[in-house]
Amino acid sequence: MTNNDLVAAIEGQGYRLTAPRLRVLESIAGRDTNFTAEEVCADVPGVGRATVFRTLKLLVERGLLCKMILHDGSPRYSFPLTGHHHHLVCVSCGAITEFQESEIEQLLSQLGVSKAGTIVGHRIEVYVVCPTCQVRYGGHAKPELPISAGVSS
Amino acid sequence: MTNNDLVAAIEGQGYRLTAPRLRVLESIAGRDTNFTAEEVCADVPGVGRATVFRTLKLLVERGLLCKMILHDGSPRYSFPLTGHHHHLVCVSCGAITEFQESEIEQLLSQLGVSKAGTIVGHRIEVYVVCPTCQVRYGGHAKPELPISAGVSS
DNA sequence: TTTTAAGTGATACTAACTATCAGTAATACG
DNA sequence: CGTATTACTGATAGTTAGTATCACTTAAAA
Ligand SMILES: [Zn+2]
Ligand SMILES: [Zn+2]
Ligand SMILES: [Zn+2]
Ligand SMILES: [Zn+2]
Repeated sequence: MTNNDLVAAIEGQGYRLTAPRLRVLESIAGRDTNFTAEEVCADVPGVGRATVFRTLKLLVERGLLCKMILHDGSPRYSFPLTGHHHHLVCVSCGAITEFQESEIEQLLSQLGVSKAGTIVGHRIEVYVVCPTCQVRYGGHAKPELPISAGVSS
Repeated sequence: MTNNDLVAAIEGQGYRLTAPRLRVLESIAGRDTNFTAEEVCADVPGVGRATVFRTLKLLVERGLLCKMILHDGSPRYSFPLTGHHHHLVCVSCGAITEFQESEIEQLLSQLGVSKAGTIVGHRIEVYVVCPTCQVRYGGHAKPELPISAGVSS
């Protein structure tokens, strides 16, 4: 995601392109790995924490930034490459791959219809040990990986 | 989930059924709505916060308790009714319905095979407005429901 | 140019934990 | 049975990822 893309998405949408916001956009533009809000904060000294969080939230709401949840529950931000998608996240190094599965989307969309109500959203994260990390650990996932109920394989 | 079920799952597994643990188990046994760790803490005065969290974590790891993530990212605990499953969570009242979709599980399990690595787990939450809340809001979901990228409908 | 609305940053606060650690309780061993 | 070992506990402090408040500043609109 380039700085221009980000700027364009903010401008002319009723949002103001202020100096602090621009600092945040410049900090994150072009990042190709996931990052935390704290990392952004550290990278824009002088810009308030609240503004960093507000800006990230704005981008997530506008669909310009993804917020995903790692296996241990901690959040990470990354730029989307495609439209509606979900993430394969490496539990070891945090590397992200996007995936799109229209069949899954189909199946999910049918779930709520009868009994459960009206679907307003969903969250899917798939946790993996990426090829790089598999090599690093001699072809095995680390044995102590916590796989708990509801987040099971 | 009855107290006996919980006690049985702790006993004889190398874990000790201590008085503080029993207090926690008694507090949560029989609950039929989701709850927070703080609610449990408040219900077992004298038992340390750490012990409450440790006990909940133990139960989650042992598969006796589900930990799900609400639409806003906050965690809730609830008892599982079935085996491997996921949740339909009402964004308005928090009511939970479980679902099992072997087709989705199938599709997910095939995702990692080629490029992404080895799947070690997944997380799926579906956010709904439940029938009760739909009635309460005159047949509409509240318009201000936040539906963000990656958690989209 | 006022007026209004949006945005800012400092500060404080919250939720949901985790780490540390001295002390206690349960179990195992001889 | 006593002692050793290990599990567990609660107090305290610290962490992460934020949100709430609010006086102040900017930017846009009238
Ligand atoms: Zn990796
Ligand atoms: Zn989807
Ligand atoms: Zn509801
Ligand atoms: Zn599943």
